[in-house]
Amino acid sequence: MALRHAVLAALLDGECSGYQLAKAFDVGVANFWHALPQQLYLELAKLEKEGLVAGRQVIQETRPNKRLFTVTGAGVDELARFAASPAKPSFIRDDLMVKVQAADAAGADEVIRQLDERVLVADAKIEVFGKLLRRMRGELDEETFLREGARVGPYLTCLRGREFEAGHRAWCVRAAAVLRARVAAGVR
Amino acid sequence: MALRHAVLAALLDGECSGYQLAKAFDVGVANFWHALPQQLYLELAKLEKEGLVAGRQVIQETRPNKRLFTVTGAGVDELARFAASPAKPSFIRDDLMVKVQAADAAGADEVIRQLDERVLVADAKIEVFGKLLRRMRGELDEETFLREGARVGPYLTCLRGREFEAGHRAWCVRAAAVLRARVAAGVR
DNA sequence: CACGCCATGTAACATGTTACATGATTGC
DNA sequence: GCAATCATGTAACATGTTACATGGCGTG
Repeated sequence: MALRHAVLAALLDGECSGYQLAKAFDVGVANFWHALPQQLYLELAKLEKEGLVAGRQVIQETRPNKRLFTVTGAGVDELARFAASPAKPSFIRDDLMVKVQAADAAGADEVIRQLDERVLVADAKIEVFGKLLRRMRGELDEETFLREGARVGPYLTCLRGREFEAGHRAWCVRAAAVLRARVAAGVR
Repeated sequence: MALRHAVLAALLDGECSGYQLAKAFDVGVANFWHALPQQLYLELAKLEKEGLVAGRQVIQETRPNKRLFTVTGAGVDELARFAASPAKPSFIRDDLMVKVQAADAAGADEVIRQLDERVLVADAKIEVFGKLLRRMRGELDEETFLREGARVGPYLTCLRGREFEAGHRAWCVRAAAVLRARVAAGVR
């Protein structure tokens, strides 16, 4: 039972639909959680049945109707309970890192290509996070916003997301360079 | 089918038992994958049936017998196929980040405490990774090892693991400071 | 004498992923 | 005209987690 809390936390940002949530969770909600649309629709249905979120139908003319969800009082209580419970350790799960681990034995060329590609993905994400951060803090500079702004939670997680991508990017560049040098030197 | 590749990649480091593997995957195999012992025993059994790893029994006197596994030729081929296939995007899954995201609404005090705690965990991990790196490169300095050493894969992933922990540590410190300042100022 | 480490597994349950199902609108 | 976006769901399948089961040895 962990996705439920990620959903509740994401919904604190403001009323949104399953579809919009799915977008956020696809990017990774500032890179700290990931889920597919199907899972979210299911989880929202459960949360609604338990009274932790409330949905209201919005009829649209040019697009399909949608349902917007808000966290209820009971939902906030549940989040508070969760916040006070012991946290599970974080973990990364990264195909590309598995490939680097195996690169010596499993062929470096393809891995190098994928590392190069990953750098571009990281660049794109870093820009997205940068924009999100600017939008959240509005007119204020970062220090002021963190002192006085409303809801710093999403800002802090987004900061971490950006730093994670920057770190990952730097590592990809380095790993690719190392592997390339070894291929060139014929190290085996 | 992704754990299988993580297991194969980990086994390249040298023959080891399910129990030893479990230790590695508990720390996180240099923080890029995580799995419980039960899953590993199951996966090893499957891999053996498919001929991707070979196990040999080692009878011990003072301890329970164990089975040591090695990657077979077919296993290396499978890794090569995997390395050439498109990689899934990496993702973090972190309870603590969910809590920070919700901290504004769900009570900051407990979250601050857990951030402080997490800093200590990070310190411990950073030290472990540092020791692993030193052991892997032996006498050589890092540059030389990365140019000429055998098997740089594990070294590179371990580097990333250490940097990840360092980044996470820094973020925890910052997030805790921000939340503390707001609690002190009574921002709500 | 109790606790933790070594060592391996099975079974039941909870989660997460893939495939299927539908259908209008907007932009290229 | 074709693809992408908006929008929601169900069903089947694959993975991951928790609980159970066993048992000797070493250390405080």
